[in-house]
Amino acid sequence: MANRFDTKTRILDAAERLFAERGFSETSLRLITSKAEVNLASVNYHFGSKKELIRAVLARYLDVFMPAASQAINTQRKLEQQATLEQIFSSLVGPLLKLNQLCPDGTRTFLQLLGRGYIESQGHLRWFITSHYGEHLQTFVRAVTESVPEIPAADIFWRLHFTLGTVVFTMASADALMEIAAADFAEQNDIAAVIRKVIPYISAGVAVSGK
Amino acid sequence: MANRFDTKTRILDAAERLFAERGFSETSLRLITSKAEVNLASVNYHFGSKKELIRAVLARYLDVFMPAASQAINTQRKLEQQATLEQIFSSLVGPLLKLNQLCPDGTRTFLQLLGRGYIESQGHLRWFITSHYGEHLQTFVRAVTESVPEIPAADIFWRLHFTLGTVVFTMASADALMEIAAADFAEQNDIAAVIRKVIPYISAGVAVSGK
DNA sequence: AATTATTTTAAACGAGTGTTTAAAATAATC
DNA sequence: GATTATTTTAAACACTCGTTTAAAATAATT
Repeated sequence: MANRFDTKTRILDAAERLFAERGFSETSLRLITSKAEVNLASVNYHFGSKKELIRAVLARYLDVFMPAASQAINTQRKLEQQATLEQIFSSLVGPLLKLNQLCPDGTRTFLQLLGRGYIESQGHLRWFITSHYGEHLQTFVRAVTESVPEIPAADIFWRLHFTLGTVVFTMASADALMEIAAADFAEQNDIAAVIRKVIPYISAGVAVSGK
Repeated sequence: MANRFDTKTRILDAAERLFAERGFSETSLRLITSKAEVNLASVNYHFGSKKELIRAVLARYLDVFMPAASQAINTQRKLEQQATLEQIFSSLVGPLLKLNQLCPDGTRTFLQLLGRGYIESQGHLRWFITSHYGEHLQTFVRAVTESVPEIPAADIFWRLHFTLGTVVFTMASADALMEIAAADFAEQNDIAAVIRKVIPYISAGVAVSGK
């Protein structure tokens, strides 16, 4: 079971690539199964429905990323008595890039899926994540709060959601942006480069002192 | 013509609300025409196709916002020899809030449409905007560039797109966020208040010196 | 080897999509 | 007021969608 070439895995692999590229509702089961070279009905046989397939695709990444992320943050906290925001955000880079071992281009795929999910599911994904990975999320929020103790909790709430928007939107359109950057500025970026670009931006935004 | 109650306007009004709430591909012409209380075929009669209806919905806002925005920036530039980033972003608040006169909740609707369009249209909207409102965009980008001359053009490109993500994502989930803020922090916000919160965040992010 | 359980398959189902058509209704023009 | 032009309408078209079905093929168990 869980063979790299069995039907279930072939479906997940094809689905995650297409979902990330085109979005969930724009990707038909017929397209997925034709790319995966499996029968159309096998999706409903193995996953029950398209909605459950979407969840399975997301869970395969979240189950790896979320524990790794909170563990990285805790490790960071033990190294530095008082980690900076940039250090906290940077500690997520490792777990993110490790997803490339899960699938080729796993990091980009995961972040794009996250972006698409947040935008398409109108809060449904937010509920799924907080209810399934709430403890890991709290680890992160607590680390941020401690690193900028002068910022009121309400402002941190708002700014972390601004940050979520930044990351999610950027990743959903990362392909297009990298293409434009290559054409207009002769920049050759990959997803790791985009992540490095976004960290100073979000760190400065969350930490800014102005009201 | 252009009556508030004629078929064409009723279609646009219903469409923009549904597009902003649910996205373009998730909104059927049948849903639009039933909410607008017009016949299904009238969309194709007046607009030709769904794709052209989407463009018309966006254009109705862009035609108002874009000139107002670039004019506000030019006015700002004459007041201050060297405007700060925060001043530049703030000068967009007026034109944004003025959209509420166009339609109830016009500001949020516009920003949500913009976000949906950028993500769903695979770069099609970006082309549409730059080709139709390129001069106004350049006014804005030039003002930003001049206010942070030490930032390379490529970094400005990336950070302005981060900013776009921050704003459209925040506006898309503004209702839910304001509700949470009210419950958890006893904050009573409206859209204008959220915009005031986001300006220091994006200003700090765009201006940050760290590589 | 025979029987049972699991998986795969082709075909169809019913519902929903954007679009087109041609006739009916309304408005504008002479 | 008769004749155009414009707009509205109901119906159908051709297509795609997720899902279901029941038979065929494969695997596992006894």
